[in-house]
Amino acid sequence: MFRMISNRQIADAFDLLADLLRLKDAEGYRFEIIAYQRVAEALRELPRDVRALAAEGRLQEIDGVGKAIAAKILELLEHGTLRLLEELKAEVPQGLVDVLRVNGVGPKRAMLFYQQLGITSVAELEAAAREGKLRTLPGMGAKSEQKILESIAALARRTTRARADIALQAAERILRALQALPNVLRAEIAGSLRRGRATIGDIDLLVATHTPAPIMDAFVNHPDVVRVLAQGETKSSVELLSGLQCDLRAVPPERFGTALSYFTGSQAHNIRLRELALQRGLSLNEWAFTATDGSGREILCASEEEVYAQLDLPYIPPELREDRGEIEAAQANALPNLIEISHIRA
DNA sequence: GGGCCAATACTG
DNA sequence: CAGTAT
DNA sequence: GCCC
Repeated sequence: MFRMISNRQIADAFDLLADLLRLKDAEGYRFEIIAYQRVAEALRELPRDVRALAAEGRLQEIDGVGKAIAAKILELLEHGTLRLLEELKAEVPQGLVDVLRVNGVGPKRAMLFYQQLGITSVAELEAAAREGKLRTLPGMGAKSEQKILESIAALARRTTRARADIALQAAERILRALQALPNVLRAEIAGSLRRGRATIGDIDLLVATHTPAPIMDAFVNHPDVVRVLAQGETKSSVELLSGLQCDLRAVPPERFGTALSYFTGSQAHNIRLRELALQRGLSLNEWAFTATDGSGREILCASEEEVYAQLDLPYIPPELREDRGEIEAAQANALPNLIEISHIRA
């Protein structure tokens, strides 16, 4: 019947497709790229074998799968390859996909490096950077070149995502230091760590304060920090001893709810919330709800409960915020009860 | 057919 | 302003 | 690309 090919492998194929299109023409294929990435994500989360679903002719029941993508999945199941993918590989060197993983390198620069210097791999990129060749290119300078070298080094240090328990320890050390600072009204972990994911890519922290500058300063000078990736008034980014990246955002307390919601994600969950907001004539971002009627009227939320209430939803716990049906469940008032430690009897 | 989520920081 | 990242 |  179908080939032995896992959901994961099919997802990887769609991710590769998205990356190659990004290199070819990111803007022109903007929505196709998003569509392929969405499906890759959906396939990885899918609890069933895609082959079974395909055999039943129900591929289009998968979120984000329409006629064209269903056909591509079938093609993969039958032949193990995609014509479109093979054609793209012939146009764009596959090694450039790895180059895209380097911080500071997007599709424009990856293609620039390829066309001007013949770079088709991270190793070649590193060599060129060491020889000072990158800074000679338009839009590049010594600082960008240095950043690329450091990104490659960081990439080598940490190839896999961190286990949540490890990341949590690292996060709490920073969090305690922040909470001890004057004028820090609240400090919380956000991101995938707060959502309780098993592995996390980076640590997201959020503080409520009226005076962000000294807090950002203390953050980047924390003893666990080995490198400052960026420092600004409202957000900073560092690399910790563990090799983990840690981002800190500061917001005024009256906006803490929208900010915490925003930075807790997931991205897919956020997009759903913003769509709900738009349906109510409101635009939602990390700072506030803003009326779309041009009045500029803002609705501030100090707590997440207020954010969900504004959207006529019950509070959705972070662990459920993956756009895996929790919005619909909340609207039907049918959210599952999460098991908490306090509910478990010895 | 036409829309598809939003805003900010940094570098050159 | 363009490109990248978050 | 998908979806309304």
